[in-house]
Amino acid sequence: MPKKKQPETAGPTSYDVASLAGVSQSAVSRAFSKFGSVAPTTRAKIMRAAKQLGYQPNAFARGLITKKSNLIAVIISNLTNLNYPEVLAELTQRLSAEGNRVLLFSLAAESDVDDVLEQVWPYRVDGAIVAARLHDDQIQQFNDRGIPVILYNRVGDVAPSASVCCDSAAGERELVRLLMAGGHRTFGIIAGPEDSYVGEERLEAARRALNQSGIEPFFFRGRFDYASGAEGFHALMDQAGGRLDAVICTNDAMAIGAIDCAKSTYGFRLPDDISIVGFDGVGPATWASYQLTTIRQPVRRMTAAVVAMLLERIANPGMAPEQRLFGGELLLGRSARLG
Amino acid sequence: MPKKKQPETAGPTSYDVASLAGVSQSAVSRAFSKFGSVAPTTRAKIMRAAKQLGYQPNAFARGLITKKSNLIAVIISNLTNLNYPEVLAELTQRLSAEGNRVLLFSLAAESDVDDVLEQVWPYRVDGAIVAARLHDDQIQQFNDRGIPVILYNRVGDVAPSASVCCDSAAGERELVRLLMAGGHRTFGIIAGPEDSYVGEERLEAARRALNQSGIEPFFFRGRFDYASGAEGFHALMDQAGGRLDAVICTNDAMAIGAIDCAKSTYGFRLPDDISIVGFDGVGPATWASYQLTTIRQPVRRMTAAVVAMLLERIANPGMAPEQRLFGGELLLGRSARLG
DNA sequence: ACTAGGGTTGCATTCCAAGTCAATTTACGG
DNA sequence: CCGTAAATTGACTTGGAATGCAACCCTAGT
Repeated sequence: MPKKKQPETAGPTSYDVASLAGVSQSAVSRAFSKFGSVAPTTRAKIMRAAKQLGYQPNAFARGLITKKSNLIAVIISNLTNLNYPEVLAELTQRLSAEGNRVLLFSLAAESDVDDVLEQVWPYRVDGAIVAARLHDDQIQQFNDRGIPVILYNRVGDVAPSASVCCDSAAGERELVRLLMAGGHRTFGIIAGPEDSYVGEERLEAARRALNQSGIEPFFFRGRFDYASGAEGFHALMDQAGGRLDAVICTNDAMAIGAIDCAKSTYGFRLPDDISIVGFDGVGPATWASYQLTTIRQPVRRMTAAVVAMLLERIANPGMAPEQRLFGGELLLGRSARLG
Repeated sequence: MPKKKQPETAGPTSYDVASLAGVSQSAVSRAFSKFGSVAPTTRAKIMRAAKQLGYQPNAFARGLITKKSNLIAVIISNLTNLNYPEVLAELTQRLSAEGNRVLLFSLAAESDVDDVLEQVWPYRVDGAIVAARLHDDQIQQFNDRGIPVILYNRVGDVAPSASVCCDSAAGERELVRLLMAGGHRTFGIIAGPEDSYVGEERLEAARRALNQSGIEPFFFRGRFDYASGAEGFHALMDQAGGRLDAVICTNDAMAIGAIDCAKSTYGFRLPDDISIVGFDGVGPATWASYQLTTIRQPVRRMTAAVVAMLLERIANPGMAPEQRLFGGELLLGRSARLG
């Protein structure tokens, strides 16, 4: 296939529109920018010509000179987390409504963050939303470049960064309190992978709440997925010699796996034989087969907050980092006997 | 807040690197482009200077002159479809591995497509992957601009376009055949919304297969979600006066809703009292509470094909549209009694 | 009629990296 | 040590839109 030198795909430029409309290129530029001063009649002429040619301003040329890309990097670790699709859909739509576009990065492994950042820089994004583990030096790279970042459901390791989180600790404390009130005394915890921020936070909160009541729970480390929930339930039952009152799972996917295991393998009925609780409030939690008792993250409010905070920080670069913590809503299912 | 005129956020440019390394800007450019001819020692000097300054080539300036953005638009109608998160994760990672970035667009309503397209054009994307309903004139707009598009799980209304699909018809035919062999004679179908391409395709295929055996199924139109699956099951039971052998749902989410309804409301046991099948092979299909019999879309192979086709078409703009149809894999659960 | 003032408009320049082309250096055979 | 081909290098131009500035228009006040 011979390589053409012709500007084959060269779309119409502002000059093309200008000459068709009989004005200068500057006029076209002003007609397409929000605050340009153009006479209404001129603008109309320009718009007509633009439509005729199918002209749309080139975002690259524009970004080059204005130093604004209208791009927001969204970095998410594992999209298969049942909670993220909803988050992502909300984010894209909200950002879109504000005139921003989403540049999506999804990590296969947490360790890929550095590679991803290298991919982010060339696009001069106006801001970033990160739902993946960032080290302080990685956050610092954003700061150095003057790119506002909002962490979603995590906070910086050391230095404070802007973030929006669901209050894991409060949620777990409430669950423990209610389970205790329901008379449970022997507990198991199925935790997420160690490299998950929320996972560890929930684990710590649950464990501490139990310890304060003098309870040392049995423990299993899962992977935040269905299969490891089931594995975990088996493992905890083994550890407890079959005497287990309640299982706290640090997310819903594992809780659902645990419920299925409890029902199908052990023939348990919930909440009579055992109580199982989760965290997140994902769609399947309310399905009739599970009716999970869990803490629902206020996804809509959280995403709205992320977008608002980010745009605010983009507008005012100097702002001090703000951290917003949203309380979760108790979802009363039938998977647990509470007090 | 006083507006600064200073180039506050101005990152280092190739000129900065050039002067620090004691070479010309061209040299820096060549050092960063794949086929530039630079002496190894010069390249090393440049890279050292670049690292010191934290320099990354500006994708906008590069795109402006090369007319390649390395951006791929991914347009998805509703991310909350249980099937799409996996698709999206696969797509981003595969595209990323090939040096492309994903510009994500998610539609709140199908009718928003035109708005979204307006948002796409300025970024001069190299290609697009569309899992949303596109009209022929919308596809034509991509063609006019010389932007390759691949449709995911749908084909063009009239004009042929490149596409990657899972074979709905074959899948539904197989399900019907197996259900018939299992002795079922009274059927219900729970379909998706009318504006879903795959939904209608599956519906037609299932209906035709049944008609060919002289069966006229009861029918309910759902919305592809859990709730409408349950509603549908109720409705079909009403229509059939309680005598229903099998229910075909055009996706898994509705099948799961139907199963829960059958179990909890009617006290049915599957597959003894009734058979329910779905389509997609999403994660929850294999959960112990459902063990859905369904057709699993080969998501990995399909996404790999999409990416390969798209990159191929970007490299060779003239290619005739190709359509690839992937057979689904029968997932034998326990929600249906088959022959 | 004359001028001040505001609103429009065009010219020329700017943003940054890549490609062109000619100049320069290097490598190597004779 | 020279000639020539090959490799390397830099000055300059390009791409498309935004913007400072100066020139211009028109209106309204006197």
